[in-house]
Amino acid sequence: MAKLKFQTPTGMHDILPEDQLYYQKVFDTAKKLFDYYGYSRIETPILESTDLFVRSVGENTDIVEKEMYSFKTKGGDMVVLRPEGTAPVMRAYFQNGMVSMPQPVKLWYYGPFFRYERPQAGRYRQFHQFGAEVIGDSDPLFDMQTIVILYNILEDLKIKNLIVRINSIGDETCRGEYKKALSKFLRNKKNDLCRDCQKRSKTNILRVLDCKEPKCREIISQAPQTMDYLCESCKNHLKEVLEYLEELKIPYILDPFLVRGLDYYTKTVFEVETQDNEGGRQESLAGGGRYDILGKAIAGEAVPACGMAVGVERIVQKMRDNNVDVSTKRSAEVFLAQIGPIAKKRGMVIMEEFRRANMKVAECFNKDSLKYQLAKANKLGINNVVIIGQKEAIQNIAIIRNMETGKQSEIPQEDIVKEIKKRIKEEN
RNA sequence: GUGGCUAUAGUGUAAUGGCAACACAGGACCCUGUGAAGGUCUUAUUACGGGUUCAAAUCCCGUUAGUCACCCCA
Repeated sequence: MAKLKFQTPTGMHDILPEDQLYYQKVFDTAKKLFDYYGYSRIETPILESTDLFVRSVGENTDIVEKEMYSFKTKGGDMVVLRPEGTAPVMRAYFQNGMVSMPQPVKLWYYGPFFRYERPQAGRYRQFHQFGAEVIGDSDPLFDMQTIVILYNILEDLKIKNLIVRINSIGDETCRGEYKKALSKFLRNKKNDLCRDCQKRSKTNILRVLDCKEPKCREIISQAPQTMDYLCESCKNHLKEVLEYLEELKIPYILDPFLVRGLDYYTKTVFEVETQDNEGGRQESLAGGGRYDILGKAIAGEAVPACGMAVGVERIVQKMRDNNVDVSTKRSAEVFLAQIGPIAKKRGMVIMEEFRRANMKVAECFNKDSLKYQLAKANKLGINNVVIIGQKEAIQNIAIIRNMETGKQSEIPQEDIVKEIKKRIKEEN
């Protein structure tokens, strides 16, 4: 390949016309389901104040520590390319006075997000997520509903072998108890933990549970479980969510070691993955949970809320693996061929007439050779071709050529749309 | 941040250290108002920089980029 001076930055990609089919399908499917469940779409800026994420996602999380595109504006403000969607939506909720709307407020979003990481399969620096947030209600019904919507969207997109991994990490009070217990448990085992976990046990102890190092895994398997430390209300909350899931026959596994990389979660946390037999690649396609303390971090006001987010690139990858049909292309019904400048002008006018009749037209106005234009029509598999040359333009007539039979007939220009419509109808 | 692998036309692929080849796509023409065919031509300093060698796409080193995995996540 010839050396190109410019290309996309690391981990970022052009979404080409053939890719758009997949992205469009994901968007449309999500929109359809969110509409059905009464969620309204919201768009927040790509840039947000750096502090919004530091305060909400958490200082000692990977996202904030090493994955944010953060910079200073000319005015001296610290801003970031948003790394996730929940905090901005919550910010918008407060900023736009949604507190005084009927609760809960159900919102969904779709857009690009940015994390500075080493790219790999299904993992990019600019990627797309769609997600939903239910703000202002603590009912476990909504924990369940976000999972159900998520599940339904993925199923509609023909993603197979879906499984929900779910856990509860407690609320402000009982999580504290648990952290203490875990800390106590790990205290005399510190030297056996990996280096990362030694650091984590100081800064963000829950994340030790998430470690994949075998020696850490072994220790963790003996560790106290969040489940045993849940307070009464958290326990009931989890129980209800699980009951709902069973009722709706959503396959799930209760994973006592599931914790998430963001600090704002409380109670329910979950991830959705597919269990594909080959390769063993098991990325989570989506994740979410309840975040009753996020409001306090953002606006000083506790508002119960929960939500979920889905990685579009990962979905698209799965759709490709599964050969999901995404062709929505509406092929042109008629080809407009012209020869000469006068005919070209007439062609433009006729194209508009077709558009008003809601018929799709293919053309090659940039080529003057009729030979080329017919070859193009042939390649596109279009049977009806309207030909207008110098002579026809002047006489106000047009030739209609049937590509299959090769038969041609002349008709007045004002009848073109009508005649083509008639022919297409006869063909079907 | 750590490690593995890769880099040849627009795309996909060939080439025991010895002439850079093929398919598709694109463009031009044979053929300036009529498509399925055929033919001719065209589209590459083998990512970049250095080294070994009579000779490098091929071996070695470096750079860059891509890719996969770890970490973490969507």
